[in-house]
Amino acid sequence: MAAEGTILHADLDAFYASVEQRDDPGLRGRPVIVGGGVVLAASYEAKARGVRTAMGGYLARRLCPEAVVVPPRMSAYSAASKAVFEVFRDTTPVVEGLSIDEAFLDVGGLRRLRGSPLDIAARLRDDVRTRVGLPITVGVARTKFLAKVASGVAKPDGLLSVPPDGEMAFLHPLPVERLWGVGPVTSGKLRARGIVTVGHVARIGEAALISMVGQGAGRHLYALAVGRDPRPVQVGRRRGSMGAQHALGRGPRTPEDLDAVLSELVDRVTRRMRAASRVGRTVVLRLRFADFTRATRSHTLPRPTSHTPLVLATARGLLAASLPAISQRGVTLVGVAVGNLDDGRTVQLELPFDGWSGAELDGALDAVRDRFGSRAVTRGTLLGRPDPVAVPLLPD
DNA sequence: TCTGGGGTCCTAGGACCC
DNA sequence: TCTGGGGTCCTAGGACCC
Repeated sequence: MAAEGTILHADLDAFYASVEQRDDPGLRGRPVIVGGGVVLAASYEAKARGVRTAMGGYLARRLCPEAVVVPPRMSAYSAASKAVFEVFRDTTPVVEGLSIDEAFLDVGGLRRLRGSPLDIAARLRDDVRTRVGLPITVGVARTKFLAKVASGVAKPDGLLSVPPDGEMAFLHPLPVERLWGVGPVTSGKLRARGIVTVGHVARIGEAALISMVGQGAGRHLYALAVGRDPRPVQVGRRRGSMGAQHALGRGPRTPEDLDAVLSELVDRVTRRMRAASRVGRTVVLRLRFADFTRATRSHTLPRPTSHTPLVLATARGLLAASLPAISQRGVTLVGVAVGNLDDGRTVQLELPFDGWSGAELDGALDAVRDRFGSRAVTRGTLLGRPDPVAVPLLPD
């Protein structure tokens, strides 16, 4: 008997719409669209009528006139997400969140305690249903990619395990768009050459693929198509940038209008950064023009910050440099992001600590305390990790 | 399909350093 | 004099994901 996969991909179904149906029984069984201008989420009843995420609201209402359109309630979704992630972490400590509504879980090593991965997955679905009241689909497989494809195939409200000896039979008949990283552009390139299924991608070989889509994408797609995906489920990944953006619609915008939008965006971003105690060094201005082409301008500061006036001054400089392009081409979206994000209370150390004794480690951390003036450097995160190491400085 | 808001990763050239 | 090679950081753009 082949060893069973131990990676779960758990994905809430039509997340925003399901929260609305949970909270308003009158919406259950009916087509629900969340969001007015564009569709942020559609219930499966609406999807059955052709409504899709990111579709214009006008078209969505034409496809499904009897749909109930509700405005988004982000705080409700965020609370529901927190509750679901609690269920995830009660299932296994090895949880990697991908977005507000999906995560990878590694349940290897839990067999004795909690049963087979398939049993654990079934129980997870029950737990989310009873504790949070939402439907969730779970895919089980040996790799992240296969688990994700499995959940995609099993949606909605499903459970599917791909056995290791059945991976190719499962994967190869699927359309190339199922490959993670194949969007409209790559799909077009592949289909133009008659490559329609994942099996074709595997058969054509890595070299031919690289000549079509470039080295990085070619290697990546080939590896996925033959079932190779060694990426582990990673706990505690933090985001690398935070941003906010605002679509403007058409019509002329004065520089004063744009500056007001910019201030508002910078304020939102820096508030969120401070709330999360993050600081960043790279300020990015994102623009979209009337013809929907995009441009970015960025500037990297010498030191990380979350200080509103400093980020705003930097963003204003970038905007001023873009004013000629804006007046020429018209602007339909302004965005601000801060990247190169760092933990506000973290010092990056490079410690070749292999073979260090506990006393030597403590001595090194004492030196950090002296230099940075914190009385509460922890050494917990140092143990068992390769360098470089992020040492969190707890508040004094 | 006349298009929101929040992200990630990769590529490529130039600056700069050794 | 006119030339190596490697590494890192910064900027900009592009593709993709939910």
